[in-house]
Amino acid sequence: MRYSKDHKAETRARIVKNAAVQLREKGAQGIGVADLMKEAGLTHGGFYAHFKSREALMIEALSYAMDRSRERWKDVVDRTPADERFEALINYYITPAHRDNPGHGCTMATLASEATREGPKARKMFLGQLERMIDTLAAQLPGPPKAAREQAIAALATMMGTMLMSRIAGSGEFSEQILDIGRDAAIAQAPAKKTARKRAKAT
Amino acid sequence: MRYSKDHKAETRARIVKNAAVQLREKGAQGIGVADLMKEAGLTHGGFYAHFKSREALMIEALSYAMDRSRERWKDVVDRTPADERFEALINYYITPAHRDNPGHGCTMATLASEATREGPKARKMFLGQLERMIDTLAAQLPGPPKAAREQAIAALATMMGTMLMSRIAGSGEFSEQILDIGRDAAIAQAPAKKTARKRAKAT
DNA sequence: TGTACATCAGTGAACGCGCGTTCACTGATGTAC
DNA sequence: TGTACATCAGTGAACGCGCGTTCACTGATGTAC
Repeated sequence: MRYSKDHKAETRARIVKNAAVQLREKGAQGIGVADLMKEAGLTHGGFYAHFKSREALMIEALSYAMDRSRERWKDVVDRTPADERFEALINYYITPAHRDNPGHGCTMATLASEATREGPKARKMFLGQLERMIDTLAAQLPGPPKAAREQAIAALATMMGTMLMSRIAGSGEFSEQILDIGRDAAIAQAPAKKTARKRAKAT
Repeated sequence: MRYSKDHKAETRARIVKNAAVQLREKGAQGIGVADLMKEAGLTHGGFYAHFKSREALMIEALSYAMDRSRERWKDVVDRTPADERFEALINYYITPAHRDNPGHGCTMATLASEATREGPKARKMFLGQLERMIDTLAAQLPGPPKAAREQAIAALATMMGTMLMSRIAGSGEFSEQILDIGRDAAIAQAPAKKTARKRAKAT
């Protein structure tokens, strides 16, 4: 080894990590190889010593981005009591900060529509990640797995649609309203609990 | 006039109409000026006799696409009894055909995330169209306008998120399941009616 | 410990290609007489 | 009615630019002795 044992691996990881932010921020086709390398403090020529093609980096970077997002979901889960986890994830997802910061936010909401136009590799990767998101969300819901999964799918659709709409709306009052409404609607996908359950018993 | 009175206007309309399909199908940046002109049976050189720039056509074509979509929503409304209109619009929106045919489908679901990265003109256009979609959907709901509007926003978010997710899922069983779940969840945004209302009275 | 050598991560010029845009030109059509 | 002319929608070559990719080279570092 010429350089420290994993010097090259570190550089590669840095490129991926930076690309994960930039690609979400500027779009899957919105930033070039040269600028992605500059973000990592390198020149463009070295790119192909690390990746087979721009597309290969794109898939790896977005995959990385979604893996990290799911890790953060698990952090939220870990610090939240079991019966509040589903709601906590939705509250973590639907925020003005998330809306304003796609570079560190949900890749699915930001790039899924573009992914449907990319090659089959990207498409499959997104599909796999979507299934994992559903599983993670469903795991926070009580009741039979099938019902939990259905509620998770409905909530996720509402969450992503809410993010999409709020981003179109920008950052004014209307956008905040969309977030508030979408949050409530997503949470309402879960079977009513606590107060609602108490009420049910009372009836 | 050299040619028939509105020959040029017809050509222009043809370019816009074809672009409206192609841009939704291939993405806002996914098709070039030369190919857009070829779709209209012309060569690329004449483009600038009709439009100031590619971006100008893009905005006009996507605006046109959304206007037409809203017209079709109104067709659905016109042929549906008042108390079934909200549900009818959702059933019209969430279908496998819509999922498989973005070129003739909802521009907001297909291109909104890209629109957030376009210039301020495109962004404002999308925002205006989003408000009109909300108004149209809200107008089909009973009850006070404010509540109707909130239900419309929640339903729209669910509808768009469902379309997004089902497109990632492709066209298999999983994708159909997403459509079915999303459809039910969107419809459930409206105040319960008929059977549900009867049950409420019975309680 | 010091020196010559080998390695290879990274550099930057260059290539080919596609795209948005420009522009001189064409030729079909309407108008003037 | 027929002919010369004017118009202008559309043509296609050309330009400039940016981008993905290639490649010969560099120079910092580790290894051999």
